[in-house]
Amino acid sequence: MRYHRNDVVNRAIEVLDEYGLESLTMRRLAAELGVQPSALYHHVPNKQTLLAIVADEILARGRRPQRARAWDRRVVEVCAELRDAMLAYRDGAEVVSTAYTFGLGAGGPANRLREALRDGGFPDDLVDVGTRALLHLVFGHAVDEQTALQAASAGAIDRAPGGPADFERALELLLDGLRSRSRV
Amino acid sequence: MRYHRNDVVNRAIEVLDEYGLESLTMRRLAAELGVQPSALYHHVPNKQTLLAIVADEILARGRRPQRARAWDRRVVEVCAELRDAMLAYRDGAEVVSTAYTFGLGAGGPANRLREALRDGGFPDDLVDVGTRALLHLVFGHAVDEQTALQAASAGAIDRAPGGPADFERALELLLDGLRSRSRV
DNA sequence: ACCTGAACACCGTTCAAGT
DNA sequence: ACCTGAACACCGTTCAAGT
Repeated sequence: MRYHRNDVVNRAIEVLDEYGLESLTMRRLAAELGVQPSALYHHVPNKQTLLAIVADEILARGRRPQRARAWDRRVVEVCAELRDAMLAYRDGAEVVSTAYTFGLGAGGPANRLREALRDGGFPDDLVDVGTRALLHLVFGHAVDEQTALQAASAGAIDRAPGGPADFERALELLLDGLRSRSRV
Repeated sequence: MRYHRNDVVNRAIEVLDEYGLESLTMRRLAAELGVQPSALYHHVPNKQTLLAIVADEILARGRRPQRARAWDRRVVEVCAELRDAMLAYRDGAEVVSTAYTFGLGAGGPANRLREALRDGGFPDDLVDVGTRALLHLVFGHAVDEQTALQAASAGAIDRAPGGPADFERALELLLDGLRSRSRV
C-alpha cells in the first residue's frame, strides 16, 4: 500500500497515544505501517521534523472557537485550549513543548496570546515577556500534570496531580500581574 | 585506574559542558574515562539516575548564601540562583528541568521557594500553586534562553535571547500576583 | 513517486568471568 | 570492589536499486 505524509503523521499520533513517546521510533512507526524504515524518509525529512508536525497536528485537533472579547478572558481561553489539546494525547505535553522549544511550528497559540496582550494595551516588550511567561506556565503545568497522571496510572501513589483548578489559579496569579500593568 | 561515583559524575559534567547533552552517552562517558561501558554500572544504576545526580551537582555548584529577609526578595534570590546555576553549564537547563520533571532530586530550590512563600503568609494551597508556577517560569525561561544562545552561537541569527532583564520582568509579573494575595 | 534491502554508525543494559 | 569481553535488543539515517 502507498502512503502520504498525512498517513504517516496520523499513524504516528496513534502510536504516541497508545504506546507513548519512547515507543514512537522511526522503526516502530514503519513496522506499524508495514513498510521499511527508509520508506518514511520519503514523507518526512527526519524524526525531529515529524515530531514538530505531530505537535502541530495535536494543536490543530484541539482548536476551539474563540468566544471571549476581553483580552484577559481571551488569554484564559487560549491557555485552556492549549492545555486541553496537549493533554488529549499521551505524552502530548512533552511533544508539543519540546517542539515549541526548538522553535519549529506551534506559532499559533503564541500569536494568539500576543494579539490578546496587544489588545490589552501593553507595550511591545511586555507583550513579549507576558506571552513567553504564559507559555512557560501552560507548558510546565501540562507536562507536570501528564507526568503525574502517568506515574499514578503506573501504580506510584504520588501526590494529587494538580489538575485544572491549580492550573487556573496559577494562570490567575500571572494575569493579576499583567492586569495591574494593562492600559485598557 | 579505579574510579568512584564522584569521578563518574564529574567527568559526566565535563562531557556535558564541552560536547552537549546529546553527546553525553554512557558509551562516550566510559570511553572518556578509559573504561568499558559496563563498568559505569558499578557506580550508577542507569543513565536516568546519573542525569539526576548530575542535575543535583550542577545545582549544588551554583549555591550562594541567602542574604535577603523579605519573602519576595528571597523568592527573587532563589530563582536567580537557580537560573544562574543552570546556565553555567552547556545544556544545564535541559538536564535540571528534565530531572525535576521526573521528580528525582532537585528538591532543594522547591523547598526554599516553599518556605519563602510560607513566610509570606500564604495558605498552603497557594504556597503549592505559587511554588510550581515559579519553577515553571524559571525552568522555561532558562531552557529557552540556553536554546537561543546555542542557536545563536551555531550561526542561526535568531531574535535576541531574552536575557536576565526579561527573566526578572517575568518574575515580577508573577510576584505581583502573589503580593496581592500575601498576608504579610 | 514510493518503496526495498542492506548497510553505517551508533545506543543502553546485562552478565559471566576475571583481579 | 571494580573492571573486561561479549552479547542482546535496539536506534536514526543514507543510498543504490527496483516498480
